[in-house]
Amino acid sequence: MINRKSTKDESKTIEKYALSTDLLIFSVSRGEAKDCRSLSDKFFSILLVKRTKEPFKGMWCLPGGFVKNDETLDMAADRVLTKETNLHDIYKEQLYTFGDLDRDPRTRVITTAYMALIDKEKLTDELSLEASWFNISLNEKDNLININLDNSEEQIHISLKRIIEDETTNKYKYEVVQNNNVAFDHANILMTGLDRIKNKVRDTDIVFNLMPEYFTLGELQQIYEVILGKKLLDPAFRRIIADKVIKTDKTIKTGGHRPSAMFKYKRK
Amino acid sequence: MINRKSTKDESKTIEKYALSTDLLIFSVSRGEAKDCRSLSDKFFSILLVKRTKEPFKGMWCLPGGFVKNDETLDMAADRVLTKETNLHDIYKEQLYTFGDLDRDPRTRVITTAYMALIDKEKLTDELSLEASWFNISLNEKDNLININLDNSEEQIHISLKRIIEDETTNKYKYEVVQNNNVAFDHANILMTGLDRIKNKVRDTDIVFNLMPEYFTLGELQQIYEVILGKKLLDPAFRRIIADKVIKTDKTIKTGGHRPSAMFKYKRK
DNA sequence: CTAATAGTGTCTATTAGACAGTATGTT
DNA sequence: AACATACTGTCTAATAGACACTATTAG
Repeated sequence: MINRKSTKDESKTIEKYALSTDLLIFSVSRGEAKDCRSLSDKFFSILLVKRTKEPFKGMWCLPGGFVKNDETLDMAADRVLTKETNLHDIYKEQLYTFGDLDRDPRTRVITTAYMALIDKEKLTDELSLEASWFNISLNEKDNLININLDNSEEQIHISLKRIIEDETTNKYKYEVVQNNNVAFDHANILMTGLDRIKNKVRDTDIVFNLMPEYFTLGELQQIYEVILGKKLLDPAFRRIIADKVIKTDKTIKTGGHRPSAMFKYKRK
Repeated sequence: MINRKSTKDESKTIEKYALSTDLLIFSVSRGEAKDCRSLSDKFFSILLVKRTKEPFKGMWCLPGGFVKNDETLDMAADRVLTKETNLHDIYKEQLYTFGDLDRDPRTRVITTAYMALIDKEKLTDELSLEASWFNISLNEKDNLININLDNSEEQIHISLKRIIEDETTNKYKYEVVQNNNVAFDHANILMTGLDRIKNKVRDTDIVFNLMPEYFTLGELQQIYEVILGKKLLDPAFRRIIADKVIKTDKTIKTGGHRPSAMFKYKRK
């Protein structure tokens, strides 16, 4: 017999901790078109905030905030999301809770990270002064992940090693190899989110949260490609999404080529 | 311009909260064989603990405990897991963090739930007095979920309504319709875990954490069937798991039929 | 004409589902 | 022989990958 005590030992005084929520706010940025005939490049992008105080002053971090005592975690995440974007009814999901001992050098802070996806065209208000969109480019080779973040003024480079935690499932953790400009453990949180969305893109309709109401299949395919990090074949792509979209009457002429039909997301 | 303030307002005093971890410890129980020729029925089962104190005194809950100030969340989960099972190196994964305002009637407690899978045959020590394995039977029709938990002395019945939170992904929440014997929001946590494992069974090797070192394909198939809640066709099942297992020399005679080969999990 | 993207047809390879059948033990 | 499970062969249906082709616009 191993232990006869009650599972939760409620006799001792209970330690209390600061709780925060940090948000991975993802979107898609349109780059420059090479010439008038080309489609613009697309980038998967994330909203980061420049820290104005120590610790990590001047470095970039995820938008976040402490959980208030009249708020659920979801409500706290929504508050931060609305504060940063001034948008409501945005897709978000809880990502993971990070509770390492020294993730904040001041005091112990446990953070529940959320991931949100927005259509950047819905943004009407300017960003706050310290916030900025960074284009993400990601490549991985032999479990070494390189992330480049670019907001056209600054370039951040992060290297992470993917460490397999369990062989039966695809459970990883990440070891930061190089990171000079992302505060706290937020590089780790970012990578957790990038893996999550990559998996969800394959077997859910999550990408449509990044799309405007009307879009072309070419644009949609670009988003899939930029998140999955590989080219897709047109016929295969169109087969797969055929029953997820509705063709509309609208067409769009984007350059020196056949105009394309605009589609809408077909909700179930 | 929406808000120029720093994202984390660090000037105010920060609220602090009690943090706990609750564990879904899953395993497989062997039921009675109908006759000497049949294989024993298998049940997917979970370890619950009877509460000895108010609130919810006498009701069943998940094993859990408060996070200590020198522990990460993972460490706290491991501590609870070892306390309940006396086992080490058990598969576990973080499930979700529940932070509703009134989930504990005493004071606000945020809990990070973990899910662990064990091979019950590895258990050598007796359970603690208040702990007991409950066989799970689950059925769902028209988004109404019925869960029956049975430890051969008590039967617990839970009904939950599955509420679709988002159409693009398969994101649900659950509304408890009926629950007379599971404490706190643990019925909700249980259902979150059941959905998680069902999804993981399809596209990972997670089930092997429930298996002993040597097993027959019939037994393995039973586990898949009991978790997925449906019968599988033999040839299709064997095709899918063919490259996940290694055939060994061992065979086993379990009754009035052809003896079956024993297999091992083939790690990648 | 060319360049660029839009969009389709079709062949093939792979995978999933279904069912029938054989194998080998106990009672 | 009857039964229960172990295990295999094979047909078919559905899906994924690959490539070739046509369509339509601007310049």
